This record gives sequence, structure tokens and C-alpha cells, in this order.
Amino acid sequence: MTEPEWLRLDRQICFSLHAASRAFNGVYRVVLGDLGLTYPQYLVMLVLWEQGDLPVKKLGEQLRLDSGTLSPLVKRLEAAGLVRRERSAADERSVLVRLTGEGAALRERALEVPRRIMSATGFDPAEIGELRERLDRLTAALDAAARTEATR
Amino acid sequence: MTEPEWLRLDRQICFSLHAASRAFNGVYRVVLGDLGLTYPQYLVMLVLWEQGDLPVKKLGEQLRLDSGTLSPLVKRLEAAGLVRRERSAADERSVLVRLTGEGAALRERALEVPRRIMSATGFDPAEIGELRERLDRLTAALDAAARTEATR
DNA sequence: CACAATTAAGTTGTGCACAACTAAATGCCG
DNA sequence: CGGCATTTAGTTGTGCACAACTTAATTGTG
Repeated sequence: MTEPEWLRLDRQICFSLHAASRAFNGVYRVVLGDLGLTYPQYLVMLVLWEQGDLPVKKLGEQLRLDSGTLSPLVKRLEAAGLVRRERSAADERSVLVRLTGEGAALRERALEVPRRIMSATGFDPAEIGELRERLDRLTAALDAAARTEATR
Repeated sequence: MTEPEWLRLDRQICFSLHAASRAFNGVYRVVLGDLGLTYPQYLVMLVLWEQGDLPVKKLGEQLRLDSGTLSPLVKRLEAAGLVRRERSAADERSVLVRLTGEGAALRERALEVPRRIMSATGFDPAEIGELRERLDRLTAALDAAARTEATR
């Protein structure tokens, strides 16, 4: 394979992933519009619904997002009345993110989201599972490589 | 399957894609750092290297990006000395993006990028091809669904 | 116990994505 | 030909991602 062909191929691969990510985002934008949530905000709410109130730190670990992204995002959720932020009494550095009644109630309306997303993909559950497995493997490899490259 | 389980599953799927996209971005950030390019800027340069000078409009069609994203991005490429922007004489609405000598020369240094990315994925070419096929199919389905949902 | 290192959250600055809008040039139709 | 719709860029505003930095609280160690 000649080098120019490598560049062509690379364009196709990186472009495919970029496009898929943006397309997914677009569908979530439409589906979540009804709930007044963005896609990353929905991810935060999913974690809170599943695991209950959590400090910002724990949220960041779950979603692999740092405080630079989470702090303003959580503030917007608070402005929307879905969560409250409370300094932990035990450790004043930590801020606990708590669902409000309204935030907890939103879960009911969110229950229809997954099915709408699934049907938008046009994939059956098995295929989705396989894709997910592949993406997770890819992510792990890429994260490892980024660390190695960075310290090269 | 109970409804809470659907929410759990959804979190896993959307999260996997989001994570993969960001992980890819991270590797490109490291690899492209040497060239002084971001990932979307690299995509623009790939199109220009492959297809020669293009108006902003055509670039946007290729990359599915609108002028709100492309205008400032191309300006940054111009500030970096990689491209020039020229109003078309034939149609004064159109702006032609032209590679400078420096921009064209950068292609040489970019030739190593695809191999570094490939090796970072830990996937062989066949597996990458398969993943790409699946992602493209997913993107097509999602785009179609977003249009249907939007007009529902 | 005092103080240096660590940790949690937040802030600042850059860049991308996208919606909504503006401005200017072109095309088309009566 | 004149005026209106369309097309092409660009602008504005919001939100996310991330790097680099700041601040305040806590931990660990001499």
C-alpha cells in the first residue's frame, strides 16, 4: 500500500467515527429535547438515578470527565432545578450532587428514551452489544496508547 | 426486561460511543500535536490534500460541517499559514480555500499519522474495516431517524 | 505540632458543534 | 428590467472537552 493510500484510508476511519459520534449526538438532541437535557447532562442524570447522590469527584470518575467540564454542567442542572449542590460536612473540599424531587421525577419521562434511541440505530440488541464490546476494547487500547505516546 | 434495566443498558451504549469518540480524539491530539493541528483541522487538511483547493461550501459537504464551524476553523488554518482564503472572481459569494506551500508541505509530515493511529487502536486492518462499515451503517440509520423524529 | 504534598472543586482560555441569525451576491420570474 | 427568493459566508450565543491554573481543605511526615 502506498503512503497516499494510507492517508485516504485514515480519513475514512477517523471520519467514520467522528461522523457516528455526531450522528448519535444529533438523535439524542432530538429525543432529549423534550426533557430539556443535553446528551452529557443526560449521562449525569443516568448515573444519579442509578447510584443516588454522589460527590462531583465520583461523577467524574464514572463519566471520565474532569471538574472543568462537570462544574459548569452541574451548575446548569442546578439552575434547571434538577439537582442541588451541597458542601459535604465531613470533608469541606467535596461537593455532593443531590437529586431534587423534580430531578428524581424526570426519571419517569426518561424511561422511553432508550427504546427510541435503540430503534433509531436500526440495530438489534445483539448487534448493539457486539458494537459496544468492540468500542470498549477500542477505547481501552486508545487510552493506553495515548498514555504511552504522551510519555514517549 | 424491566424499564430500569433499559436505562442501565442505554447508559452503557451511549456511554461506550461517547467514550470511544473522546478516546480517539485524545490519541489524535497527541499524534497531531507535533503538526500543530487539531483533529477537525486535520480532517480539513486531508480533504484539501486529496482533492485540491475547494470552496468552503464543498468542504462543508465533504465533512458535514456548516459554516458556523468551518469559518473560524479555516481562519485558524489561515492564521497558521497553511491555507489562504480567496473570494472567487466568478461568484463573489464563494470563498476558495487554497493550500499554501507550507500547507502542501505539511502533507509529508502527516504521512506517518495513519500508521500511528492504526497501531494505537490495536486492531488489524480487517477489524478496522468491519468497524468502519458498522459505524457508517449506524450513522446512516441515525441520520435518517433524526430527520424522522424531528418532523414527528 | 508544623508544614509540605495531595486532593476536590472551580476558573480561565482555546477550540469544536450547532442553532439562529445577518449580509451580500446571484438567480429567476413576471 | 425589477424585485424577490435562494445561496454562500460569516456572526452570535450556548454548551461540551480539555489543558493549565487557582483556592481551600485535608493528609502525611519529619
